This record gives sequence, C-alpha cells and structure tokens, in this order.
Amino acid sequence: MARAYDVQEIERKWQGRWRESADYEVDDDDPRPHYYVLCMYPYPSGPAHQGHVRNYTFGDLMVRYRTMKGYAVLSPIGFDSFGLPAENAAIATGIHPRTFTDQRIEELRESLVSLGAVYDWRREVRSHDPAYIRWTQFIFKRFLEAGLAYRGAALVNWCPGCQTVLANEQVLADGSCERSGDEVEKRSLEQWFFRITAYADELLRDLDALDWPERVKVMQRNWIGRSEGAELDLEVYEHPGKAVRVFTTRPDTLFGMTYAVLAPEHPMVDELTTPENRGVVDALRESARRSSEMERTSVGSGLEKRGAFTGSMVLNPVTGKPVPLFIADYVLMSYGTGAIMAVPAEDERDWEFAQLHGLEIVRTVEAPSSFDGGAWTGDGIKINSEWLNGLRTDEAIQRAIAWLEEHGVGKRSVKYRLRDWLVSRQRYWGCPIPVVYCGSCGIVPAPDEELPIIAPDDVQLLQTGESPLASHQGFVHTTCPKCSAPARRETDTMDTFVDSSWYFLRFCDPWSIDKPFDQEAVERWMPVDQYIGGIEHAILHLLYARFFTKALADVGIAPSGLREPFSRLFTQGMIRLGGTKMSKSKGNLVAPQEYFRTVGADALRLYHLFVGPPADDVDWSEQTGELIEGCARFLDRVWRLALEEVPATAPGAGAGVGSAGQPDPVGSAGQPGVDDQLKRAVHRAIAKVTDDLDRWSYNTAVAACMELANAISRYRRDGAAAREIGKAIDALVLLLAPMAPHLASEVWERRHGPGAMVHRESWPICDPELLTDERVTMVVQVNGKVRDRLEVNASAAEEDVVREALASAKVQEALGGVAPRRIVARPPRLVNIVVDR
RNA sequence: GCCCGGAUGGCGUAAUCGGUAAACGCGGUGGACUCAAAAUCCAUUGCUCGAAAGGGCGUGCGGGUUCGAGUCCCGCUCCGGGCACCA
Repeated sequence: MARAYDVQEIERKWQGRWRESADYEVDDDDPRPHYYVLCMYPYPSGPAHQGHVRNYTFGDLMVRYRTMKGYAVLSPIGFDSFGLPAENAAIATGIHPRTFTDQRIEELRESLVSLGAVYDWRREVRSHDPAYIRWTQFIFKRFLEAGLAYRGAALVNWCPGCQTVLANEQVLADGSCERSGDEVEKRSLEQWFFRITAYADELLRDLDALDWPERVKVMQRNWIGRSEGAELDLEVYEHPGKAVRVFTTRPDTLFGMTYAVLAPEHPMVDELTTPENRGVVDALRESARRSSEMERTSVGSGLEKRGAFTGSMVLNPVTGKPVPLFIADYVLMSYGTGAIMAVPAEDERDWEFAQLHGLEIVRTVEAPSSFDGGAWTGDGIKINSEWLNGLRTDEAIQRAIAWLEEHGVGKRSVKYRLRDWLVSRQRYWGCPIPVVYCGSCGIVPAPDEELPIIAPDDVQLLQTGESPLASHQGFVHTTCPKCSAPARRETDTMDTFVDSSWYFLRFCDPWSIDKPFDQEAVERWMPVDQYIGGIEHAILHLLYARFFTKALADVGIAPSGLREPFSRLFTQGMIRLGGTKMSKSKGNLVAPQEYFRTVGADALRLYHLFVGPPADDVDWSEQTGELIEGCARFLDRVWRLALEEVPATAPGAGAGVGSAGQPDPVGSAGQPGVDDQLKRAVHRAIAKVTDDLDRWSYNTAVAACMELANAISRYRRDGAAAREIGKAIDALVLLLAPMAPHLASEVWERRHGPGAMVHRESWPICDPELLTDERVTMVVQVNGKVRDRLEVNASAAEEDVVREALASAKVQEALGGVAPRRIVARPPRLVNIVVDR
C-alpha cells in the first residue's frame, strides 16, 4: 500500500527523539502531581506478540495522555526473566538460560521501542539480575523470620512435564498443569510455603475498596472462599474422652446428623478402624491416594461417593445417640478439619452417600411443599430438632453455636478455601531459596552479607525430578553459618510468581543498594494508579502481589500504611485466533514486526484501539489485515489534511451553500456559519475524546477523531476560514498524540517548526459554550413512530415545538384527522403525539 | 450444578440518564481522475414491498411495564469465562 509519508523513517526518528529527550524519566521530587501507570512486566519471550502490543499500546496511551494533562507519570518497564522456557531451551540447545534470556530481552525491548512506547528506562529491572535476586532472597529471609515462610510436609501437586511441584493456583480445574497441560500428580513432599492464609480475611475484605473489574474481584472472593460456621467435637463411643473434630456451616442441622466421615488421609483413621474393617478401609485409602485429583475431571456431581465403615461410632452431641463413623473420598483432608458431620437431609453429597450405603435420613428443615427432591439445602423452619424447632435457619445457626459454646463441645469458626502458597520449584532458572540445612542447627538462613546466593553456571540441566542444583557438588556442600559444620544448601528455587510479587515496588527505587527499596520513594508513587494486564492473571499474580504488599508492610520493608498495590486495575481482552487464545505458550501466530515494517506502529496501535472495547477479546481473522489498512489510510488522510496544499475552494463551495446544496442554516452570509460549525465540531471532539479516554472507551475515541477529520475536510471544502481550519487541525493532532504518537509528532513539528514536540503540549480543553448547537433536529412521533423531523431552536419552549409538530403536513397525514389524546414533548429532541386507533 | 459476561447490518462495532437504532470503520456497488491500473476523491449501501411517491419490518426467543424499550422487569435459548465433592 502506497503511503502518504515515509512511515519507517519518521517512526525511527521519533523513537530516538523520545529516548534522547528524557521526557519520561521522572524523579521523586517532580513538582507535578504524581501518577503511576504500570503494565504487567512481560516474560521475555523474544519479539513482542499481539497480546503485548495490545497491552503496551493501552499503557503508552495512558502515559502520554496523563503527561499531557500535567502529571509526572511514572512509566517503568522490566522483565520477568526467570522461568521454565529458558531452561527447557537450554536442555534442547545447550545454550545457557542467561544467554538465551538476555537475547530475548533485547528482542522484546526492541519491539517495545518499535511500538513507540515510552518508559523511564533507567528503572528497568530483571528478575534474574543478581541485584534483584539479592532482595528477593532478603525478603524471603524476613518472611522466614516473621513466620510467613515455612517448610512443611504436604500432599503437593507434581507436574511430570515441568518436573517440579506447582502451587494450587497453577493447577487448572481439570487437574492439568496451567503451563504444560500435563496431568498433575499428588506427591507427599517437604516444601517451602508462604503463609498467605494468614491474610485470607484481609485479602477478602480489602477487595471491596478496590477499583477493579468486578469479575476479577468475584474470582478472588471465590478463590479465597470464606465459610462461616462452627467447629465441634464428636466423642468416639468406643473411646470416651477421644473426639473427632469437624467443621460445619450448618450447625442448625445437628439433630439430622446420622453419621460422620473422616477424610481417607485423616490421622485418626488408623486408631479408629477396628480390625474387622481394616481391609476395606485400607483398600479405600489406597485407591483414594492414587486417584485423588484425577478421574473426577468431567462431570462434577456425578461422582460415586465411595466409602468404608471404620467400625467405630461417634456420639451426636445434641441427642447423645451413637452414629457410624466412615471414611470417604468425598471428604478432603486439606479443607476444614478433614472430617465432617453428615446430614443427608440437608446436604446433597451426604444424601447421595446415605442412599448408596443405606443410612438413616432425618429432616430438620421443612422443605417447601412443592419440593420433591432429595436433600433440601435451602432455608426453612426447623423441625425434628427439639429446642430449635420453629426457628428459621439463620436463627437456629446462632442458637446452635451458642449451645455448643455453653456446653464446651464446639465454637464459632471461619474456614477458607485458600491454601498456603507453595513456592518451592525443583528447577534451575529461578531465584535460589537462601537457606542451608545443618545436621545440628537445622534450617539456617544464609547471612545477609552472603546474598545474593547465585546458582553456578556449570550445571547439568537434565529432567531428573530433582533440582539440577542438587547434583552440583560445589553448590550443595557448604558450611553452617551458625556452627561452621559441614552443611547442605537448599537446591530448590522459588516460584517465578515470587519475583513478580514485588517488582512494582522496586520500580519506585531501583537504585537502592542497601535495601529492596526506599520507603519514602515508595510512599511517593505507590499504590499504582493504573495497572494494566491480562485477565489470565486474575487470581495468580494479582493475589500474590496483594499478599506480598501486606506482608512486606507488616515485616517493615514497605510502608506500614500500604495495604494494597494497585488502586485501579484494567484487564484487557485476549487475542483469539480461530477461537483459541494466543499466548506465550501457544506461539506467536501473527508477528507485530511484520506490521512495523509495512504499515508502521501507529497503524497497528490504532487498530488495537479501534477494533472494539479494550476489555473485549479480539478475534484475529482474515478481515484483520483490511482493518489495519483502514487505520493506515486514516493516518494518511490526517497527514494530507494537515500538511498538503489543497485548492482554496472546491466545486460547489460557494458562499452560503452547504455541501448538500442547501442554504446554510445559521450564517446567512455564508462563512460565519461554516466557521462556527467547524469550531463546534472541534469542541465536541475534544469533549468526546477526553471523556472516552477517561472511561476506557478507546474505540469510540478513535471514531471521534475520524469524525473530526471528516468534518475538517468537509468544512474546508465548504469554504471555512483558513485560521479556523488550522486550529481544528491542531486540535485533531493533539487528540491523536496519545494514540498515534509518531504521526502526531511529525505533523506537529512540521506545522510548528523544528523542536516543537506535541507531547509537551497541554491536552486541549473544550469550551462548554460550544458543545450545544443552536439548532437541532427534532423528531416528531405519532404513537411512537417517527413521522417527521424538524429543525428547531435548541432553546425552544414546549408549546412552540408542539405547535410546529402539529403544523407538519406529514404529521397531519399520519394523524388522519383524529384528535390527539395526549402529547408528550421533550424539547428540543422529541415530540410524541398519541392518538386512539 | 453454581456464579459472572455476552448476543445489534455481509463484517468489526456505536448508541454514557428510557427518547431519531446502526455513529466510526471494513467490505460491496456506481461514478470522477487515468491510455490503463494502483492510489485518491465523490455518491451509495439494514431487510422488504413499490415504477415512484411512499409503506411495512428490524437489536437472540416469548411475555410484561411505558406515550415511547437495544436500554427496565419476568421466563427461556445459545455462546464465552470462572468455580466445582470446600462440608
């Protein structure tokens, strides 16, 4: 496609100028109001893909717009440079992960520059930089001291593909690995955890005040999964004094408890299983251990509830009646107390189990008469419950908890679905966990002076299931920092989500050499005013970063008042290709570099802004190329409109004659009317674009610019004054400056002389006086159907517009001689005449 | 199963407070310019009946509220996403 200007040359030129100008390097003492715009820092996967382009286009637009509005905008960038792909590539090619990663960072950096995105590059951070590793390890140590990091044995998720353990958040609903798609196995291992559950309540509560997409908040609430209820002890009939502790959200249903269940992994299973039941119990335990997360993939509730009787009975605390104690695979050790009281009448799972095993069912809630199903889980009036009879569910819950507390058998309790964050990874290319194991001192953290602990380069990267570092004798063998005896280093590395949980704080003070960051610098910029990233991080990264911010504040590293990292969050839609999402793991199917070379970055940026609402997914289709060309065509039009000579008058542009050959409605002398209309079009565009940019409606902002360009062409052809046309063009260029920064820069410089920089200009302000037209089109309806359109004064009174409406021949014809029953007038937009038919 | 989103021309989409449905763009059609093509510019473009004037229909489906509904309410269908034995 032949272009109106040399796109390559101009885009290169301005990318250099922005870098040299240092306009986007901001310091803490900048007198302008501070604003922190941040896009999620990328994993360096080589040249940018369309998802990056979309993300960084939105971010760059925000940076430039806010700057023009007078803010000191902090716009940092860095690279989430630890991670599996580099290690896998190393295994395949023999290239060291660092070499591989550094090269890909350069490629991605080049893409971001080519896109025209501007950053304070002085602040760049990389997760794998020793200066960053040092502080990640420092933070780990402070967490360890505060009890927020601990080593524990647990049944953990093991991905055979990635050859490492995973966090719960990295396992998808169908039991597969979020990264590799392999089926995740359960293994019992000693691992490092972060105590995120200590913040469960605060993480849940503080969501309310965040200006985040509601669906992200809902996802986090679900993930945290708070349940209120009670814990109570069920005394074992055969062993008086011994009790099984259970958790329930429905203490009101106690009278309906007809059996109880332990999770197969429950520690009391052995002692409570009688010899004659040992065989079935052990068989079930074994099969539960092997199958656990798997097999329950597809249909959820249709799972067979397998169980086995332990041979023991427990006492129902309110009736004193013994009921059988089972083990069953539908009770999970990892939630609540790992044991439940079963109430088949009011719980669907218990109902199913009771049916299967022929157990007693006692209803304690009166179900609606229309209900003919099994378990009634809704609210209702209590029955068969002695002192709870007649109460509503909510009242009965409170009464039951009070009873449990009075009798010392239970108490009010809150449980969460959220589990502690497993951070150990049996991989090489990550931040080493800075501890040593000493035979006599146990777990000893590496001294601060020894940080960073850097993994050696000469490591055999093989997929053994053990950290590659474990086979490096020089790394493993060390001495205990406490007693100097020979000791062994921890060889696992941290989950890369640890690195990305505090980078936004480091950006505030990346130069700090004696601490992770200066608290004062953080107070100047944090929290992030606008965070932008993909919806795929709704739980993982965004939950971990929130936890880190709170924990860092509590251990004294971050300011104590900083409870949340991101005030406003925007999640952009994903790029889809034929229905499947494009992502770093699925490959780059359409390379942005191709467009940089052909239509240029501005056209590609404009396409991403214009294609639809930023929050919506985008389908990459055959039509996409044409849409991008359309954007390039628009940029060409702006170029010509702003810079090329055009004939002063065009055919038909006589005095007082509009484009359609109609008399000009306002200026009887011609010119003043056209000028006035052009001026109004400019101010309408300013108001529209400003409002649209503030409410993330970039597609309509682009449309408004196109409309303005159309209006300028039309009014110029119609003979508007050169001075007004010049002002209109300048306004258009200013409005386009955040969207198509290269074109806007070049046009501005050519119009205003060497050295003029459009992004140093103030954002245009609209004159409210010019937002309303003096004459508007009014619609006249008869019984809600449009029958005529009339030109009226914007300030016309009700009786005047009604009179004009009734005077219309078309309206009279539609009325057909019938007298109006009612007339609804909303001047100056509409009159609706209602007649009986 | 539960919880969120969504459904508007041939296509991407717009309509911010219940008041002209389809702004803006893509694609199509016709024309100007050209030896010709590309590029550019102009006109036109929801469907339908009609020679025209003009009419009818039209925002996933069925109801409702209202002078008036893409927008609000009730009941569905389909698509996308999240959660899913969490007691």
